[in-house]
Amino acid sequence: MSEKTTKKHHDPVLAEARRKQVLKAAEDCFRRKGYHGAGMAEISKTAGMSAGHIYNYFASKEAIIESIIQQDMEEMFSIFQQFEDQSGELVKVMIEGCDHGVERHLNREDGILKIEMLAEAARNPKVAFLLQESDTQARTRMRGLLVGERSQVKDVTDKELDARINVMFAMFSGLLLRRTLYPELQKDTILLALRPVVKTLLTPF
Amino acid sequence: MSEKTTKKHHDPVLAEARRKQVLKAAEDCFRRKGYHGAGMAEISKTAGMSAGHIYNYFASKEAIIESIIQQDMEEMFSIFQQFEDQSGELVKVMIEGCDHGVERHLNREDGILKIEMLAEAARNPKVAFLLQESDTQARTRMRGLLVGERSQVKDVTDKELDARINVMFAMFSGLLLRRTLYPELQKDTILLALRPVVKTLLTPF
Amino acid sequence: MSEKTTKKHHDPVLAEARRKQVLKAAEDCFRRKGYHGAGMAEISKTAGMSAGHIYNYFASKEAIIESIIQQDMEEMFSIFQQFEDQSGELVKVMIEGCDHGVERHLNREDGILKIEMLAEAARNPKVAFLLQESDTQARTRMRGLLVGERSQVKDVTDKELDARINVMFAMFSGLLLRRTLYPELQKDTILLALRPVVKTLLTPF
Amino acid sequence: MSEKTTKKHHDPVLAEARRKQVLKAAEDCFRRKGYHGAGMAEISKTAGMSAGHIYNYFASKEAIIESIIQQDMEEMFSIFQQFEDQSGELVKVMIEGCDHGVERHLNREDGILKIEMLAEAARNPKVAFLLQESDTQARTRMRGLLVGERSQVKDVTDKELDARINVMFAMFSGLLLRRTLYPELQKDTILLALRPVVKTLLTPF
DNA sequence: TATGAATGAGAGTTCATTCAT
DNA sequence: CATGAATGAACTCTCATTCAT
Repeated sequence: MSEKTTKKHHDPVLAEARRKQVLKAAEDCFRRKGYHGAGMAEISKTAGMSAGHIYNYFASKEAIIESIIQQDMEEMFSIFQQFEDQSGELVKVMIEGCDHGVERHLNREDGILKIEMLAEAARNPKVAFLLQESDTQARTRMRGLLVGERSQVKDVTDKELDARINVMFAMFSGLLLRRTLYPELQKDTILLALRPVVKTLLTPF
Repeated sequence: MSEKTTKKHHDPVLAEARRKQVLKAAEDCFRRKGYHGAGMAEISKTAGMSAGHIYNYFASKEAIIESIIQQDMEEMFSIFQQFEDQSGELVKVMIEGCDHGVERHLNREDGILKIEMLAEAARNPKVAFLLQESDTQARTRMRGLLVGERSQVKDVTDKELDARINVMFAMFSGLLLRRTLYPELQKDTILLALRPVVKTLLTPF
Repeated sequence: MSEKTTKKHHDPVLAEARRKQVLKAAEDCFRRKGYHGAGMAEISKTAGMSAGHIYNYFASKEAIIESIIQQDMEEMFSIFQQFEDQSGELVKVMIEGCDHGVERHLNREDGILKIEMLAEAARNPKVAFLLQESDTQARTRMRGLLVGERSQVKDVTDKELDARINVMFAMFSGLLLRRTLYPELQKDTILLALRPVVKTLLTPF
Repeated sequence: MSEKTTKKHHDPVLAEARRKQVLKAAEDCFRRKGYHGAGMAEISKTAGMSAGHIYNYFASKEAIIESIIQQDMEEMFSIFQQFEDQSGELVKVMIEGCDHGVERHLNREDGILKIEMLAEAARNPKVAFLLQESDTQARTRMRGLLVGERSQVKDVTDKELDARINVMFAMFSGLLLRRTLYPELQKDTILLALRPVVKTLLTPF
């Protein structure tokens, strides 16, 4: 976790701002052109700084996408946090949460970015590791919710729990692909069938 | 629809055989290394012909993946055909079909190939068009099944039908990603929760 | 000795010719600009082929200088071979050989090339290894001559033998530097003092 | 002779101290990594000042190595001074001096630094000029010793004198290379053969 | 039909140097 | 005097594509 992460910067505030600048630009470019389609030249232009300068903040292009993945992970954590903080029966809370969930996952550009990460995982073991680690954490948090007091499925077997979690995750991440495959698809349409499915997954079969 | 698809070949039978050879080799390579990870040199070696010769059958590397997508579409059709040919209540038929469906979609290499196609769609409009066309056809076939005599949901509104189809497609295509994110995941685990969900999607809410 | 030495070439004769072409061009460029001063662009232009094509024959720029070193080694071997093949008292043979030896070592451009190799050895362990290996072989051959029947010092201790060899080698390789430091220096001038020294080194003290 | 050597500094004493600081740091770095291997960043860190600030004292990286060479020249002078100050027969004095001489010239890092300078001379005329000037001065001092009262060769021809000097210089500078080519070589081994050679060079043939 | 030698544009990256502060 | 953020040109190397044979 400390191989060559950062060189010391005199002004950490500026440094952090610049890192953000680069990450934002890279996200934009990767979304538009894909990881391989976007060159450092384009990223640097988008970020408003020279290509060489980016290397003062990131060791490589690879390090940039790794950073984006980690950022992604942190966003995901905050979403779970919200669920954990909310009171009330889990089924109810999550069905209400579907609205935000679908919105997030139907966003076409987020989908593209996620696909790029997954594609990169096929060749880059570190990217694969980060994505897997992120997924493991997400499953763990989800399991925490499902075995909590407020859950109706807190007594099912571990294997069934795993099944429920994986199907739910498959469904949501599958949504990321749908806008690419079917751009006209609307959020409220999806919700019509998605909510019953979520209910199925959160109550005993 | 035929801009530069084929040049005239002296022996059309041999030509078609060679095209197949290339497509198969390219599929293999893309699965193993991804679209950008696999070079023309590797593809040509796998196909057992020179790199230069491939350009007698395909205008570019892009044209190869476009062809693979079209081929993929045809495979998908044959799967729907099977469902359509089978008799019995749709719910039962499809729940039994889940087994094959999960197997197909959990395969890690198929997942990689599909992800590569989707990633390419972000920058190549023709790829996007082909994938969307393929998806549209798949949804049409699926709708045909759901409004047929054997279906329990043949009377729901068009919008709800669309919802059910999209959620089901999201779930299955989402499975393609799971092996990359969670390599230890087993088919029988998934089926535990997937079958109830499929049932939910094929019966009135 | 076989990591990535050569890819298979259809026409080994052409391939060897191209390799020679590149080596010759690289030698020229390194001599004129030094290893770091000469870019692949310049080398390729000098060789009369594209930069990219060079990589069909050499894995890297490093591999090129390594090849030059090995070539150098082989030249050196053939020189020792000449001494070994010649009959007569060793002192006499070698003092006569001084003429060629000085000529070879006073050549300014050869000196520059050798200096570049030595400079590179300071940062590149493989280069260092090759040069050391070459030197070891040279010392071994030299020792072979010095302990032969025709030698007047065949009975000195190993350590003294080593001393004699190293001083002789130091002197000759030192000549490589002199033309850079003193361009007007002439061969016949050097020989005036060099021959007595060689005689000293080949006869008992 | 002062084209861009120094800009005006407010405090010339401090300025000179800073220059020394940089030269010392650069020498260290060049010794360890070579001229091209050591970056301005590393030099500035070693010198304990910012990279930018170095440019207040030196016009370029080249200017630094030029300065180091000049400094080197001065060291060399002081060594000749020692010989000139010493009394006694020259042969005896110098043979005793061999000990120090070999020590100095067998040092691997000194060798690297000198090689870097020579390599740089191939592309930088100013460096070449400085080194040649330095060598000319050294030969002049040496000639002074050889034609002095204490010398046994004070009556030989100018040409022979030149020969003797050049062979001696070749031999010693050649020693600089030997540690790179044969790291195990020991000082006392070398001395075994070097002293007889020095004697040969300082006495009539 | 088939080859693979050859190209060349463009990739990611490094680093001496500049300059606003 | 001193900094280090920022630049940009040049570097080595890759690879889809072309073409003489």
